[in-house]
Amino acid sequence: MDTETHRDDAAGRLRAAGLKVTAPRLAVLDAVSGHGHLDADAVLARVTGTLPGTSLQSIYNVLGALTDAGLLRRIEPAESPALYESRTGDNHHHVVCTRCHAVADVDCVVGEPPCLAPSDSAGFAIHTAEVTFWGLCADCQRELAG
Amino acid sequence: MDTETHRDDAAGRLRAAGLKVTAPRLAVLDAVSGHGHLDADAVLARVTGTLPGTSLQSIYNVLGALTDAGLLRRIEPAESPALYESRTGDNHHHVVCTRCHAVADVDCVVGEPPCLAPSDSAGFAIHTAEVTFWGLCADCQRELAG
DNA sequence: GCAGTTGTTTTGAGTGATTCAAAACAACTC
DNA sequence: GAGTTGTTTTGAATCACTCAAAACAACTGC
Repeated sequence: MDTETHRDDAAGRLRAAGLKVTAPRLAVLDAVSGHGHLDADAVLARVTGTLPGTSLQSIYNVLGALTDAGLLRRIEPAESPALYESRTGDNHHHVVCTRCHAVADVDCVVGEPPCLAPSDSAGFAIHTAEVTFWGLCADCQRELAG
Repeated sequence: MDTETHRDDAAGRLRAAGLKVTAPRLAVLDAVSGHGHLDADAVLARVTGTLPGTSLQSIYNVLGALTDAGLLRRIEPAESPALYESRTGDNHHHVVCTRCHAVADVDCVVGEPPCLAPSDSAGFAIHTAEVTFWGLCADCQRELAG
């Protein structure tokens, strides 16, 4: 294993994106990776564990930079603050719980292509289709049935 | 034409929804109807024309009440304040311009039903699918083409 | 028509999420 | 190891919206 070249780790991906490698960035990347959908406060809470003294403003700066660089994806469901996830590149969709606002990924819609093709695009040159499903998460279903 | 019964006008619809008929409500209903997608400020601007002295707070109250009553629909595209439209009942979708945030209706997606059926719903009991298309509106395409 | 009740609007203040700006600081370059 | 440039921090400000209490106006029943 080469020490410098063969790493698709966090530092390498930051460099590849033309960003300087800093402790807050590594910490944010680590905090978001594999932890679903986090808002800025939740990211700060996780980052504070490994890097105490980090400011919320820095979290916003870092999240913005990483999102612009394509290393994170930002979603903004109605009624929720912005959420960040590490799964980028595939344009997957989301299910949001109408009761507790939990969010889960939806791999893709059954009929895949149709969702990228509105019947009438009103003169818009469309490049993305974003699908948000709304429903009750498993926990809330159970609590309401209970 | 019966003066009281045969009207599906604004006052009648308010009463049918169990709401009192007030000047601000009629003005808001009128302001939103047939004027696309307006945020609270834009509604206030229109209402102020016919009903000067109306407060922004009242606009929020009214928009909330009318939305709860199903007389208006609220959408919240990422990066925009909440927008209100008068077209309710059909669950139509929207195209948003990534440059100027203009919004247009999209009657329905080509493959209709697939969009309501995610391949894996992560245990959620889904009741709505919301589709937002992102692209460049006609005006912005023209301006960028120069 | 008029008083009473209840829902609505106004006024004023407050909050949460996010952004702006300037100064202190730390990565990378040479 | 010094310089340059991009980052982070600190502190304040903004935007969209909500909360609460008091003033007010619609509908009800008489």
